Amino acid sequence: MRMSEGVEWALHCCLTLAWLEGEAPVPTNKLAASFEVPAAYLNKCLQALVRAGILISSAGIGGGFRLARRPEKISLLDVVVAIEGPEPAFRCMEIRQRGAGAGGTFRRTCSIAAAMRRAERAWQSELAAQSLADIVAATPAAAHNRMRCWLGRPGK
Amino acid sequence: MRMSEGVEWALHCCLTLAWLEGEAPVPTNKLAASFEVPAAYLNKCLQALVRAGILISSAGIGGGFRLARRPEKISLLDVVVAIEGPEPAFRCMEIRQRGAGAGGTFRRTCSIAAAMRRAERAWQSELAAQSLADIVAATPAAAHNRMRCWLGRPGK
DNA sequence: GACGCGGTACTCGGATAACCGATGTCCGAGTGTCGCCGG
DNA sequence: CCGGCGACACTCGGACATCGGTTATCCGAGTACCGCGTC
Repeated sequence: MRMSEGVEWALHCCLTLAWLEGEAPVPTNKLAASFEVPAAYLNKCLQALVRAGILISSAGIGGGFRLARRPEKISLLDVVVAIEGPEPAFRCMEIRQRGAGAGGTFRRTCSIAAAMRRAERAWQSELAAQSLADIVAATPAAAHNRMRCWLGRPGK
Repeated sequence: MRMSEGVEWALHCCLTLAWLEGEAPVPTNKLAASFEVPAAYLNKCLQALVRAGILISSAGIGGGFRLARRPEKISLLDVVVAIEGPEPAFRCMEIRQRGAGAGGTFRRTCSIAAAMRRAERAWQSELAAQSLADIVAATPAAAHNRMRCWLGRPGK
């Protein structure tokens, strides 16, 4: 099991945009250069965030991406689901009903699937409890300022 | 993010072996046929469980796999880790230290990575809390008997 | 009749292909800005 | 001097290659059982 690398990129981009809250949008090129990741593929990830309603994009000169709502209202789970999709990691194929179990009556859901689902819910709850604002608060101000300077934005 | 299909197979195989606890081992062919999955690939998964110390294999006629310890001592997490590997789903690449953050001093661990790690720990805790014996207890006896009959084992 | 031995059938185990999704790249559509031209 | 217009540069957005990993398969090594020959 491996989470897409785009999740890390998306989270860091959202963190950067949270620092610049309310200012002019940031284009893909700037974000990609600041993390040294391929711009075209990062753009693909940011598109997914737009479709999920987390970011707002604007075209043309001076365009780019900005947060669609305040950082307090964006949870880590929102970002992860936007990139990875809503489907659970464990997908019960109901192999218990094949072969030996064929024709049997299974009124209850598979106990194994239920346990896995329960674990995933715990994982989601933990991610949903953390908002982007919490991450901002936990990050030293020096990192904020360095990124602002690097993007050519004047300090507050 | 998608969990390997082998996890479901491995869990169901362990569940079957838990029903037959203390009896003769079951070969890959029987297990594969009972779930209608490719035998050769299932064997690969069972090998991983052997390496993890969950199953014990025996070669030759009448050989096969059996549990290495009592079902109470086997957690779902043990099985999942045996198949998926011990590495976490989210792997922090420290992209914050590249580009804009290059040369900076980051004494603390990345807040994003910490949050993701925390969520994964919650997931693992939930899986570790469920043992194979719990799954056995939650499964109707009819399924036990149907599988025993299908494998050609006399009822208890 | 009992023991030892060789052959056979069956099983695990690891090395080897095929397929699929994530990763990476490219080009077109759309938009805001700037400069130029006419009034 | 001021307003309108055209061209341009920049940005997003989706369509098209490439690569790694999971999925699937095969064949060799090892082992227990069975039958035969010998003592």
